[in-house]
Amino acid sequence: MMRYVIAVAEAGSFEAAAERLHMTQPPLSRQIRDLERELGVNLFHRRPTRLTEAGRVFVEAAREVLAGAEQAVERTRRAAGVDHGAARVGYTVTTSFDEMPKVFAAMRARHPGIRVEAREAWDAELTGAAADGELDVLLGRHLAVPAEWLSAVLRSEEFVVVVGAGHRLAGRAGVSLRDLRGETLRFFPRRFAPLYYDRVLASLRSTGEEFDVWENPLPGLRNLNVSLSDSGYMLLPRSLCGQLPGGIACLRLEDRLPPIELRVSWQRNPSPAVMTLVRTARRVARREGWLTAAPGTAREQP
Amino acid sequence: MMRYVIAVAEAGSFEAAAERLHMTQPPLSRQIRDLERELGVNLFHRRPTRLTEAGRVFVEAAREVLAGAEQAVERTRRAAGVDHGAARVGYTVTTSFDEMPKVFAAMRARHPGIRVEAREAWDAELTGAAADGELDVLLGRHLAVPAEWLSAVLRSEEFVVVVGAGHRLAGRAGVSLRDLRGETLRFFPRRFAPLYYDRVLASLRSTGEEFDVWENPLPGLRNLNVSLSDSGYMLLPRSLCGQLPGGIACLRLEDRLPPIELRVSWQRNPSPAVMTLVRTARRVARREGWLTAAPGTAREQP
DNA sequence: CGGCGACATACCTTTCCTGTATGCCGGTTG
DNA sequence: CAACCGGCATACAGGAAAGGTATGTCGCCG
Repeated sequence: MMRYVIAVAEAGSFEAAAERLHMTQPPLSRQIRDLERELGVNLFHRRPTRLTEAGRVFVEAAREVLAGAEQAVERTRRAAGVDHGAARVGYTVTTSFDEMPKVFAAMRARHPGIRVEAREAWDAELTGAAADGELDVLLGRHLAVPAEWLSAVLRSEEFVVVVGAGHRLAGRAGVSLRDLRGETLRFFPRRFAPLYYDRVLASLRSTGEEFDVWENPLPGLRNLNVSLSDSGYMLLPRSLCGQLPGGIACLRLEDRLPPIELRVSWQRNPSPAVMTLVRTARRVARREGWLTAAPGTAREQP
Repeated sequence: MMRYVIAVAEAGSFEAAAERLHMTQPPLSRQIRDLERELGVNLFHRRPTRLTEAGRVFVEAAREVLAGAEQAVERTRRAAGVDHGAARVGYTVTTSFDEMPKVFAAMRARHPGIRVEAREAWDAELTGAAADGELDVLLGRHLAVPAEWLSAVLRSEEFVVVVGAGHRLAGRAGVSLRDLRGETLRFFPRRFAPLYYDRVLASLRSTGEEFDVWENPLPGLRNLNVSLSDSGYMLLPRSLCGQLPGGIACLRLEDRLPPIELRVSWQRNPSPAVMTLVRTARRVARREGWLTAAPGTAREQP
């Protein structure tokens, strides 16, 4: 509630604030209107949107309240002595640009006493390390987590088609798989992430199309422009679009493939530090609006 | 949320806290459990219920946060300059023990700058004063408010049967109208509150019973023990039970009569002070748990 | 005066909260 | 020591509140 007012005040408009809050404009307008009715005070002038004098007072006070609420949580955790210890987390390479930096930042900000040992690797290595008891938390897409671990969805997103700038379809906004018939699907070698690989291919083939796969021997997003010049394409989760180098185009996929889920998994009977890392990751996911779709299927702990 | 923790801490048990919060125990337990999971910290020991060390820290911090939120509202209203002016309220005599004192107290506490001019009277007089433009707000049960006024339910409650201590049924917990067949229903003279009078009699007669009404020439709750010795009975809204003198018994009515509603009504285009009084009354109603049943029917402004 | 951008309104869907019913555990008592 | 009882936890269902989608309306600007 108070967050909403602050967001509108900072963004300067209802629309911009709604986007920042990962919601749409109408419910935001409604919430502000209800609050104004409850207070009996107009907080904003409309058209153009601008704070009233009373609105300025409210925003200032609201900032203090929210900061106080944050501090309440922090002080409580400190009193409980749970902000100590270490958590060993392993994550797939494709989360190292967007998701993991945000999770690490949140951990440093809210739980500076917890030591986070991070290990970036491809799925196969992560799976082995977890099985050997070297990791407490895993982050990845379709990882083979040890049998009785728990897990929860962090992000659910669509696939996009990635082509080089010289590709004949590079100017299009969206493509369907039929448009790509006959072209080569570039993929990293299956052994790096077998379950993910199989999952993508299976859902592609479920459309009835056939696919010619060419396994790129040198995986890595940085040198995509080498392998993707004017022919061939890749399929990637949408969130990776922002991390691609220049000379690469992201095209919306018009076919309705099932969304690809990024999950966090953790061992049973975790230490407080481990659960804090898991909770922080999920909190970041909510804050960033990564969970527009419905939650997952099995072995959830909500 | 923070209110819940504070309530449990102060009440010393989940059950007692739930009652104080006008809710039941299971959802309260659930909310606290969820918060404890979110924090990763146990706030209470169970069996017996007692604050943990971290819980004490949280309660202290939460009190500050809630106080800050209150202050935010207050400061905003002061900046808007809406806590001035006057509101003229008229209310039925039966609300002068429980409801109105709480509303007045809330107004003094939160809006000391607003001058509240109060007028206690029977319905007929209130109706006339409102029609003559002498009142801005009305509080009563089935008042004849001016045509285009708005209104909202403040309280919805059952009727109880009131008998003297010497009555043959005085020891019973509940009675039905059939048990009272042949006895005299005591009522104040109809002219004091015609709509309320008719409403009660109509819903009584809708049960199929017949009623012998004796209009007590001297209305007033204080001298009930005079008119109710060992025979005869009255029907009153349940909330009045607490205000009756000694020597009087309140019996639950087993027949399912429609609940009787206490409403607040106000003129259109009210001044800020008037709307503040209305909002405060409704806030008190929510806080006190007067609205367990569903809201009313027509001419509502939610 | 017509088009556009931005907030308001209407309506529907979904989620979360609360109530009811019931289970379970610990403490107490005969 | 066993069985009862008081009090918190769990399961399930109904309903209010929050969010999404579609569309209206108002200023502003050309």
